[in-house]
Amino acid sequence: MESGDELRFDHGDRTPERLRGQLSRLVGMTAVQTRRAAGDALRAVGAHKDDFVVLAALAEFGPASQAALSDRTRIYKSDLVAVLNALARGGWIRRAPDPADGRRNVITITDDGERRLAELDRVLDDVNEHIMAPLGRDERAQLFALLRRVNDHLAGAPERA
Amino acid sequence: MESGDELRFDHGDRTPERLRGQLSRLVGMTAVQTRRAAGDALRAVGAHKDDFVVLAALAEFGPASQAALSDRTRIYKSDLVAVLNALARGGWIRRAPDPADGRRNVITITDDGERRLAELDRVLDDVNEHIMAPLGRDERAQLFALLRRVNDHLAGAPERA
DNA sequence: CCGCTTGTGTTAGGGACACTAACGATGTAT
DNA sequence: ATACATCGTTAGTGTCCCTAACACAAGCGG
Repeated sequence: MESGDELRFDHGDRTPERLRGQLSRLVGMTAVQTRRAAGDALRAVGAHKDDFVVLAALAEFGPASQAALSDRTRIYKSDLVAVLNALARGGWIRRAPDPADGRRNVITITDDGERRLAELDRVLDDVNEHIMAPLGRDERAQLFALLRRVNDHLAGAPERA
Repeated sequence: MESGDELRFDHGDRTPERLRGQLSRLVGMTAVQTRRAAGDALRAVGAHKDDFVVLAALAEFGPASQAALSDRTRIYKSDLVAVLNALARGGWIRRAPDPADGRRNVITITDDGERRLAELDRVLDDVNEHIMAPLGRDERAQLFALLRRVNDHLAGAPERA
């Protein structure tokens, strides 16, 4: 089955020394791997990464305008259009004009959408389990914490607790 | 200067709970951040990420064919062409046909190339320092180790020591 | 020597993702 | 009323990662 060996960070004596110090490279290659793992699993059930993100936001915060959704999911409002089209086609959301504001649409998750979300949640749980398989409970928490500190810092965090 | 706040993994109460458990999302967003940090710094000196990678491989392993370079840098041979063109234009490498094998080119780093590599190395050292600024010495090592284990695992590692 | 297969460099292109620009329609403020 | 801001939408940019096809050269089996 010889897999994505291309994305292995370290190939031992074949890997230039200087590259091993580049966190950017390591995290970049790992990102592609994890993205692919999640993407493949979701594609197997006919879903896309953003489907899960949008459904999760709707389930947790209730009906929302597309602008609000974009804000909560970091999906650009321009890209959101296609995602919502697909979700509506599947019957997982309803998109109706906001009677209170003619500019907005109100996006609502349907019962089928809740079920879909549960399904995708299961799929992604498996993916996460697979990704972090080699790590123990505390190590997973450590990895999350370390990455989040780097992420916060690069996002321009003024050292918030 | 309000920066790339879009790429912050956690926006507190505005972030759906389910998304916080997705390592794929966290590592993906952080990858974009670090890639951008490195890319910006390199662009400021007229360089590209792959320039550094290729020069490093040449400096550490000596002259090589493009196929060998592709193997060592995980840059696809198709993409390598443009990188080498740019490096040759800058006078940082020489590209000559291999007298022993009419199919191959022999890529050699020049003295200017060595200097260029040293420059890019300095630039990237600063970037890495900036990226990992919030982490202590041991934490940086931990982050590297954890990510490498995930990376190795996803690359299809058969539990190699 | 002659095909056959393999390796090499090159060109072209696809697909995913993050991101920007512009625009018509609609609200809001002055 | 006039100016400005917001919303959904369409279109397009740039960057990675990756595949396909091809001409050419090398090696190998007959």
